[in-house]
Formats: sequence, structure tokens, C-alpha cells
Amino acid sequence: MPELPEVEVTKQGIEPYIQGQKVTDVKIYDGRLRWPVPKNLAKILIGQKVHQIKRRGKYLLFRMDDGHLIIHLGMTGVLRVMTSKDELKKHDRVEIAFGKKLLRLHDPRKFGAVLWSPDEDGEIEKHPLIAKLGVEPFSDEFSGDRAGHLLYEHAKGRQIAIKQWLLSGQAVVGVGNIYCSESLFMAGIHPEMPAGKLTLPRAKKLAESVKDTLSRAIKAGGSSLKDFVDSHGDPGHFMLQTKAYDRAGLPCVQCNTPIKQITQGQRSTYFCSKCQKK
DNA sequence: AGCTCAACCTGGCTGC
DNA sequence: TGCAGCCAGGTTGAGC
Repeated sequence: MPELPEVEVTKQGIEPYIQGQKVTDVKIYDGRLRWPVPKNLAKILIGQKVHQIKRRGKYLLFRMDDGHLIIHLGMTGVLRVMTSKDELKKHDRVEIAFGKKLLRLHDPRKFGAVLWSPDEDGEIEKHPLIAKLGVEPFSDEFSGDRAGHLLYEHAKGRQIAIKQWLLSGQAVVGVGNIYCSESLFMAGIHPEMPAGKLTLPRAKKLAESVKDTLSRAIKAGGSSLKDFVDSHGDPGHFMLQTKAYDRAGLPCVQCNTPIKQITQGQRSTYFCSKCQKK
């Protein structure tokens, strides 16, 4: 279920158990993820301490002694703290042990990633996977008036549909397919509108909608943080109640017009043709 | 540079 | 029930 809110909640959930801990063991049950998990990951990580866990977009970055452990949850990844009493489940891919605490990556579709980046402190921003990401939605660069201006300037001149532009994460990161439909609905913007037609006032409204949608989802997820330390929690069940996403044919909550579903860039988009204008 | 699209992989649901 | 077909929360990399 990982869009930015789920990744952020995962980070907050595992941090208290992992930060400051030293890696004692690494097991790769199936390393065939998006990219192969480094075969020598155990050799690299054992003995290194986790100094800090950061989130950049949907990437989790574990600051270690000699570099960063990069983890991405892909479409179906779940990362949780467990103990050896918790049975290994089908699709558990990688396990990093910190004494009795086990950090397990469960990922049925194998679109996730576990990578090692040997780097000096602060260099991780230059990693090829990180460098081209848009700004963080909750950073200073995306606060106040700057947020609307940033979206406006980035969208200027672009022909691409605004849905696909926002989803690409080139301007602002973290807006996945669900919250993309939600944010555009909140902002009253038609998903097929060319990004370049975004006016400054609507850009400001969109920026606020993005931040509001994501922060409400994080808040909703935060209430289930306790689930992250046992094997029984069901991450994903805390997803924000949606106003547009996955509501094809159901009445718009604002005007009762049936919500439409279309495909853009191989992904489903949901919107209200009356409330959202081009 | 901007944009589109296939591809990676497994499981769950729908409809015949 | 069985099975084929379609869909799913992400992102890269090839090709125009």
C-alpha cells in the first residue's frame, strides 16, 4: 500500500526499535527484487549501526556507519519489526537482525528494492535514484506561497495531462495514484487538463490539496502504529477514506454526479466531471 | 527535453 | 470449481 503516507508511517513505526541498533545478521530469502539485493549485504551490514532513518519520497534511507541502506517498498512491500517467534511468511524477502529484533521486508510482487550506497554523510542526495526527485511536500521549499509558485513554474509549458505530471513526482514527490486522484478532486482540477494550463491561483490550491491529503493520510496511519511491532497488524487498512479514488459510478460527495474512471498512462484515474474543470 | 509505453512480478477478483 | 483474463498502491529505461 505504499504511497508517501504509508512509507512515512512505516518509518515512524520502526524508528524507535531500530535507530541506534547494530546489525547482527542479514538473511536474504529471495533477493530477486526490482534490482538484485546485493549478495554481500550481510558482509557489508553486520556490525554497522543505524544512526538515523530518513524518508525521501517513497524511499527509506538508513544512515549507517559507512553509507546508506536504501529500501523501497514498491507496490506491495511491507516492512516491520518482529521477533524470531514470528513465523516466516511466504513472500518474506529480506531480514535484517538487530539482536532479537528482526526487520523483515515482505513483498509479494517484488517491485521493492534493498540497495547499499557507500557514501559520505550527506552524499546520499546525489544517488541516481534520489537526485532527480521533486521536493518534499512537507519541506520549507513547499511551504507557504513557495509551494504554489513551485508547482506553477514547473508545470509551465508542459503538454502532459496534469494527473500524469503530478504523479511523476518531478515537481513534488510522494503523490501516488490514490492521493493523486484525491488531490485533484480536492483542488477541483480536471485530470486531463494539460499541466501547462495551471494558473497560479489553482497551483496554490493544488499545493494545499496535496499537503492536506497526504497529512490526513499520515495522521490516519499514525493511529495504527502499534501494529508495526507484531505480526498480526494489517498495514494498509488505515487508508484514508477516498472521495474519488475507486469510486467509479458512485455519486460525487459534492454534487452526486457519478464518479468517472479513465486510464491515463496505464493507471486508473477517478474524477468528477462536474466538480473538476479543465 | 518531453512524452509514451513496455516491463518487472504475484495474487485476487470477475465472469464464463 | 476451474480457468482465462483483467486489475492492482511504483518506477525505470528504451525509444520516439
